[in-house]
Amino acid sequence: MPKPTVDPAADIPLDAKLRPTQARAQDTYEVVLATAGELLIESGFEQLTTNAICKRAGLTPPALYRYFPNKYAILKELGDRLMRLQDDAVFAWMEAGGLEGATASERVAKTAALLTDVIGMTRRFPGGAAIGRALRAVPMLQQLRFASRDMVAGQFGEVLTARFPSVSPLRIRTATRMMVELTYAATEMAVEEPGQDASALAEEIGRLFDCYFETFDTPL
Amino acid sequence: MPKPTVDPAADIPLDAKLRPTQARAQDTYEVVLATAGELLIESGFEQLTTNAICKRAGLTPPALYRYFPNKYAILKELGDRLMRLQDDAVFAWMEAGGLEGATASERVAKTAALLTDVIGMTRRFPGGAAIGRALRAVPMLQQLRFASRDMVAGQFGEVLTARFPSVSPLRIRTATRMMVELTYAATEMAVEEPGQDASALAEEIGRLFDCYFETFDTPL
DNA sequence: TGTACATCAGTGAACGCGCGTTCACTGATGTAC
DNA sequence: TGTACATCAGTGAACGCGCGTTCACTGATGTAC
Repeated sequence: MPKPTVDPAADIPLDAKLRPTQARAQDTYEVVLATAGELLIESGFEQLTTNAICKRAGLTPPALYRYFPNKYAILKELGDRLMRLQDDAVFAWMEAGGLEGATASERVAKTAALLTDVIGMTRRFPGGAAIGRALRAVPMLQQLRFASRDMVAGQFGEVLTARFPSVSPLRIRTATRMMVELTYAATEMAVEEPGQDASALAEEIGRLFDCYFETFDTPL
Repeated sequence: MPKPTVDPAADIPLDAKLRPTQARAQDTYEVVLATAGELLIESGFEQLTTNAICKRAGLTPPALYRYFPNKYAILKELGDRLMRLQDDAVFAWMEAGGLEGATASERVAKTAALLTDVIGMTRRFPGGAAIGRALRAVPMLQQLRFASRDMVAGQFGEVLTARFPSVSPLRIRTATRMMVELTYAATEMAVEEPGQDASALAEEIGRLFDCYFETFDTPL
């Protein structure tokens, strides 16, 4: 019988210890994050160590520890930034009436544009692919991912509830989370294989969204 | 400018060194895997170490190293087994005419049953959730995941090509991989949140599949 | 059927390395009068 | 406007720990005659 799952690191603080006040300190803070991104690109998050970051960045470890209590705090800050970027794109899409559109192809194009946008910004974000993986793999960071997903899904849910008032809240909830996870999955698929053309994928996702939400009009 | 992504561990062997021949050795091999699964449940794959496995399993390290060249080989074997299980379920579904069905609700139910099945077997597989995460996060194991995905997608593609001969190979390819990734994502979502009822999710995925493949009939 | 030998399986004990992290300190910047 | 002091920022050097892994060995199992 397996023991109950416990998070052995539940009490590890992730937030920055000190906010940098002076300009020099701000630079240090940023160079730590930028260097971590570089190292993530080169060798993935398992190889990411505080010592390696310091060496590459030309810092000594206590400088890093002045701002970050541990290496997860660095990943968390990177993850926060990446997800805020993605979330903002989704919110903008929703505000611009993401699901509205006279014709199917218009709606599909809008959704495809959103996904292309998200894929592009994730690709450009240094270490984006590895950060995405770390957000899934590290239990401590998973909460971050879930929080972002549930927030986006919640907003999305409000839009859907307004548009399809007869659909049950459970279905709305399941559907929105699924859509967000699907968006993550598609983004990761595109980002993990950089040679891949993202637009064909984005177009298919657009079709998928569109036909799926049509089923909301005709309750089974 | 980022250096080209290199896999720093490209030459690390992952296959078992020696296949156990005697019964006692077979037991050792299995107990290593079972213990690794236990530890994955308890503390995730970052905390998984060869020493911890040995201690828990009542073995000494050289006994483990007799069969596994490193800890990734253990994860690989676990991943292989989990994915073979999942793949077989999908193949069985395809052979039973997964997409066929007289009515929409019949088709939806079939797909939902597949997903429920896959979710159930992943939940029952010791450490299944953590193995899934590791397969995403560790570059070395990602290849395994991609190989499985592309194989399933390939098979699925043959079914679709036979059924929708007018659809372009690129679209088939994009669509099948997307569907497989979506299945992974849905499975992981269900497995990560054990309190969750999987059936509502499975049903929505069923609807999603069904309405999506209907668009193949009416090329845009 | 018993013995001698070869092979398989596992042990005890330790190794070097690099990890995350910290201590005591120096230098840089900001501020009050 | 200059000086004295407080605070902020970063350094040099090292720590203990546990990781993956290996060496030299003993014990268990299988096999040939």
